[in-house]
Amino acid sequence: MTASPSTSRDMASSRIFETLKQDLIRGRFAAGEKLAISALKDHYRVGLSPLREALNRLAAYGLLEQVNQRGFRVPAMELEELDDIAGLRAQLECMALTQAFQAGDSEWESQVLAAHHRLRRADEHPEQVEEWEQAHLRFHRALLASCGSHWLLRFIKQLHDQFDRYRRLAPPNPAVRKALDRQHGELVELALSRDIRAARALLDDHIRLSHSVARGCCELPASDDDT
Amino acid sequence: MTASPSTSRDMASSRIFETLKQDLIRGRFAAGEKLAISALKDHYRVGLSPLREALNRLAAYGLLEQVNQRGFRVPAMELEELDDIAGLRAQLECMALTQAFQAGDSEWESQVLAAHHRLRRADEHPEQVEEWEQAHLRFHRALLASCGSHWLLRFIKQLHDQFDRYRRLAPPNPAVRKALDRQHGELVELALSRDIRAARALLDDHIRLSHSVARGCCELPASDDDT
DNA sequence: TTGAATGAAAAAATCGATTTTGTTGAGATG
DNA sequence: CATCTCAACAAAATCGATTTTTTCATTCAA
Repeated sequence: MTASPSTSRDMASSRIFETLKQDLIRGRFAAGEKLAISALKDHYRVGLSPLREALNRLAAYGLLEQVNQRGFRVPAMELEELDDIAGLRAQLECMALTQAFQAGDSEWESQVLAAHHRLRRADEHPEQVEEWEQAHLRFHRALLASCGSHWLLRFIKQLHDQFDRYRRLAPPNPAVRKALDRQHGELVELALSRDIRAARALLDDHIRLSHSVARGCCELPASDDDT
Repeated sequence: MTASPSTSRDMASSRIFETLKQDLIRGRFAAGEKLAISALKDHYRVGLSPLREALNRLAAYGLLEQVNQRGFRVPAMELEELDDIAGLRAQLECMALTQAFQAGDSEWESQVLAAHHRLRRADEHPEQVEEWEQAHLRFHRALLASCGSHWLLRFIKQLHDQFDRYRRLAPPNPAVRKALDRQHGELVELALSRDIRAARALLDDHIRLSHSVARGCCELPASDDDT
């Protein structure tokens, strides 16, 4: 929606990269599953070369694993790794939040407010899950955008994508969702008043809550089946 | 050397990935330079497909930039980005160091000592730069290895590679090198005595010193020439 | 009965050729 | 004289086919 309307159409390998990335995060493939390249080729209607380039990029990003001469597989999901991701995410995001509060100008405030507004709007249409997911990602990004560290934002994005892989396994929970949404609003207020200490505590809670929900769905982990 | 002798030879795309990665970190390409794919193909004696897969992985890793329909280019080097990389590196490594000290067992201590020994040995052969570079990377990795966070180590590695791109521009400076080497030894001692506070301060100094050296060579940045 | 050897079948990796897209410069146009 | 158009060219991206490697069912020997 904010994206420019017809900037320049991407090449096939970029399109298939984005599509596959979303499908991996949405959990359309089983954890540990081996990806049959020719099946992907048929399913997504792309050639081998763009597909393989996308798979290579996804492997470098950490959403796939590449085994020497035996193709690509979806990484296993382990409770231990979820804890790692969530813990690190909390630390890095709190770090970025502090810097964002210190460096944020009025333009940043505007973007945070705008992103929050879009998030609330997206909340009104529960059937459009992907719209909300995108708005949610963008809200968190807007909140930290002014931190001034390109690399920190990059890692946070990467961790968020990894985290979502786990979070998306959990069934929708209206009560939790409501609590998380209230926190979003409170984060906006704390951003405007530049209350770093309170905001850090709240963001940490926010991630901790998401973490515990995702954790509940990971308790009975799938076996290490292949194929 | 520690690597297994004949585990299983990698496929061409993995080999060209590692080779290109090293060449990028060593600064064999000019910052901002556009990579001519067919020239690379001839130079490294590989086919198009393995080469393109390697380029895609490097782009996802952040050592290359991919522009829509016009190939790959080496990222520009900017003082601002070096500051970002070094600052974040200091924060993340101090974070990992703390956790490593808390979780490290005697096996970790042994590995740190071993890595430090190899580093000192490599120091005796100033002509073999790459040996020392590898030993140096492994020492820092060993120091943080027991932190328990797979993702934190991953990001630190990535930042270290980025940092080295800048550091390698600087001409050798024996005095600085000596100071940095003394710090390595002190870090080992502090690791054995689990003095977290002193070690954090020292590691921060260590990175800050490297940073300022690299910074000196970045002052007069190259223009944005192409081709 | 077990376990190593074998050889088709399947899958991954790679290659060479084709298609698509971007770039450049000469000539036309205002 | 500046700008625009449009071939011809160069480079990137993609495709289809080939080569290499793994997998797995089967056979043969201990």
